[in-house]
Amino acid sequence: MNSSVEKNPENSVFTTVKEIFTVFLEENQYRKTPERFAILREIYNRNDHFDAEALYVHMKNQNYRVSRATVYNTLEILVDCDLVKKLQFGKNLTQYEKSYAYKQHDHLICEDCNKVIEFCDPRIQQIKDIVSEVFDFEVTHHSLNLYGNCKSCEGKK
Amino acid sequence: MNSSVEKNPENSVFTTVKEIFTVFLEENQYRKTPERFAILREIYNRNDHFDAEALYVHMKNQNYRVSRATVYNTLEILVDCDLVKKLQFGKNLTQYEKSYAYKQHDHLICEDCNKVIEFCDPRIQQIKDIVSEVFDFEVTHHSLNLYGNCKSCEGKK
DNA sequence: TTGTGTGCAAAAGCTTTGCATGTTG
DNA sequence: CAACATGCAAAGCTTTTGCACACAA
Repeated sequence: MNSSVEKNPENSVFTTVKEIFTVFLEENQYRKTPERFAILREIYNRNDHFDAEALYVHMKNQNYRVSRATVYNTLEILVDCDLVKKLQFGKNLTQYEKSYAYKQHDHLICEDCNKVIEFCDPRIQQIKDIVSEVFDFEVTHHSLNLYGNCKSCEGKK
Repeated sequence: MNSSVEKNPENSVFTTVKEIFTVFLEENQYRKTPERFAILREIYNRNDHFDAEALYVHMKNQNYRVSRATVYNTLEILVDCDLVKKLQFGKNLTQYEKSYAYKQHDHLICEDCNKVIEFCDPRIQQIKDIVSEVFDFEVTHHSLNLYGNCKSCEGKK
């Protein structure tokens, strides 16, 4: 048994994710470039949501040599292999979050203070099942956002 | 009883919608301009989804004198008064649909052929209720999109 | 070595803004 | 007639593309 796995669960997750990504790149005959793995690492060091520009700036600040083009390109690949989820909260800005080992959840968004709360409800799975059946559809993923006001924020924007 | 209402239900809906819009404009001290009503009429003549540019072009083709700025401005007001719903299907393009007298529904999107199917499921209301309660949130609206493949489209893009 | 991936900068696409003019209240 | 809405065009922001060079296979 590898004890480092137990002592450093965060790194363990990243190791697994890196393997998944490697296999995906190989299967699809994409090249395994250092930039792609650097971006993956950055994403898995983060929590919550980010947009492409924030990721780019954050990497620049750490003196990685990457371009926006590579960030966008890599995000798309990561979405394709389900290591990253693409989110749209009604603003004209695409946000992302890591998705491996991050439990299935949906989002509750306060339109006054922009706070985002994650929640789970098993009924969403039931909806997916019944809709798949009724419309002869294969549902691969979904996006459920609830919008409103958290009563605690006092309407501050 | 007004017989024109019975003979022309479409116009009847538009009349109601126009009244709702008028009241909303008055309450918020917006001006009642012909452009705003022309845009509302155009939207309620359409079915399904459209984006701001398509609406603008369609109005130009009918020789309405409107600008993109006015289209965007009016769409925002209409969203605020719940006569129009704003949709985001994961592409970087905001879409809209009329929402008055258009039953509550969510969307099932085929990622191969881009077909969009509307569906209803009462469990979404249960989810909203329980989430509101648990997080002390007032949920005003939601967006549920299911993505996948309709088995009939044979993967044509 | 060969062709894909990259960085950079320019371009593209959607949306917003500034300004002068027009129109509502 | 005063303030707000409009048209037009320019600017703004996010995302994509073109091109020459770098580098993984």
